[in-house]
Amino acid sequence: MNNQNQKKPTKEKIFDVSVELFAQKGFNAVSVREIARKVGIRESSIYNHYKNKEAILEAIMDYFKNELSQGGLSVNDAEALIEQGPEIFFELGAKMYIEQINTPQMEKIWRLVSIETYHNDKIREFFKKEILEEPINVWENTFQTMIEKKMIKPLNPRTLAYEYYSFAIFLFFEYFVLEYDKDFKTYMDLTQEKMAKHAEFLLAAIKM
Amino acid sequence: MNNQNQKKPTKEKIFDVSVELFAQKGFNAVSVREIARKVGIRESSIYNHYKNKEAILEAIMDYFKNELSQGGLSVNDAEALIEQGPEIFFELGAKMYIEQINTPQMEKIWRLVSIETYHNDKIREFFKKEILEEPINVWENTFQTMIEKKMIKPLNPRTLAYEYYSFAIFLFFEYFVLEYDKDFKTYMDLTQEKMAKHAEFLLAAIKM
DNA sequence: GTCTATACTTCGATAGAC
DNA sequence: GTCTATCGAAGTATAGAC
Repeated sequence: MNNQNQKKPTKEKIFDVSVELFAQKGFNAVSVREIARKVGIRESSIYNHYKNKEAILEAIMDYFKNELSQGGLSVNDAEALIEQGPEIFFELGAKMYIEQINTPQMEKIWRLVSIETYHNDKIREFFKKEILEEPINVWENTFQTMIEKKMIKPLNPRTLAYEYYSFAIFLFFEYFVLEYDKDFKTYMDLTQEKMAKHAEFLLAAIKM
Repeated sequence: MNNQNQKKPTKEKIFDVSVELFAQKGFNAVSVREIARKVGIRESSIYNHYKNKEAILEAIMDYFKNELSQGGLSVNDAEALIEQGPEIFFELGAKMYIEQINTPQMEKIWRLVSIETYHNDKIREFFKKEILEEPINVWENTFQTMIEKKMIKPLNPRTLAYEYYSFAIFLFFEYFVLEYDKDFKTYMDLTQEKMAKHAEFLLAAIKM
């Protein structure tokens, strides 16, 4: 059925199965026995590859952070893009948001992050810093630049950043926590549409 | 220290201690032994009052639902209030949101709901229906009425409902999941302020 | 209603043979 | 690197004496 799977190193198999199960049931609800069973080895063999269960989660988070840091826009790129006008910039913002969830693997890890954000200190701190605060700062700068270029009204740029970005967090929460069982493709299309409408609304309110 | 506590029936003590611990650590992370220890009885005695651990959670959720249904505005009240102008109505909306978290007990249960919304099917369905969908519908009707009364621009009322209300969900998530350790009073004040700013921004964008 | 005692299960993790 | 075997800890829940 999936002969690619047979050749994978055991460590990688453990990783993949863990992502799958953690995203589905949550970290605590998955036992080392269950992971081992699905990989096709005995539970004790897990410990030849990972120090303990927590270490598997850490490996997943390291992978996640690394993948996320690949994407994103440099400050210079952003500056240049703002010149093109706010409409294009928002379109791109939505696209970037979507692109960070662009593989089945990453989708599952996003889900895992969502449902373990409270229960795990490291995930929560990561979420606060990298998913909330850092993007808010970037958007604040962006709005500041737009104001300086007299593209939009001179409102508080931090307020604008929250007005724009909190909606993305809401959509994120709505899907990954409340509606995860729905079809992913459908969600992506809907999200893109909702985010576009939101940007359109916001822009109409602040454009000069 | 708290002599009121000594007289309380054991069932009530179990309830209170469970709320406290579940909100602090999450349902799964709390053992029946731990609840019993804190109440001052043996673990087996718990089962004289509640069928099992799950039944304690169900009792807490029943209490929560009942408390929430006490608040809220009747449709008639709302109609009358809209007449006073959108500013006053938004102010009231924010106050209602805050008032549903107005006791330490309710605050803890809100927290519990937040962190268990994924892990527990019943809580998730409750959240989806009562905390998200129902209020969105109410706000959609409210905006529809405002449009009919020519108080605001004739935009899509459902879009407006999401523009307004998703921010409340975001604030909710931000506090109860990401920032729970902060002082409650401070949070309440900050939230009220943020929600007011948001309403002000939205209103400026849609007022006729 | 609470106690002691205990049954039963599942968990994460380790030791040592192959 | 995988296996068998096993440990200790912790969990929910029940039975029966008081």
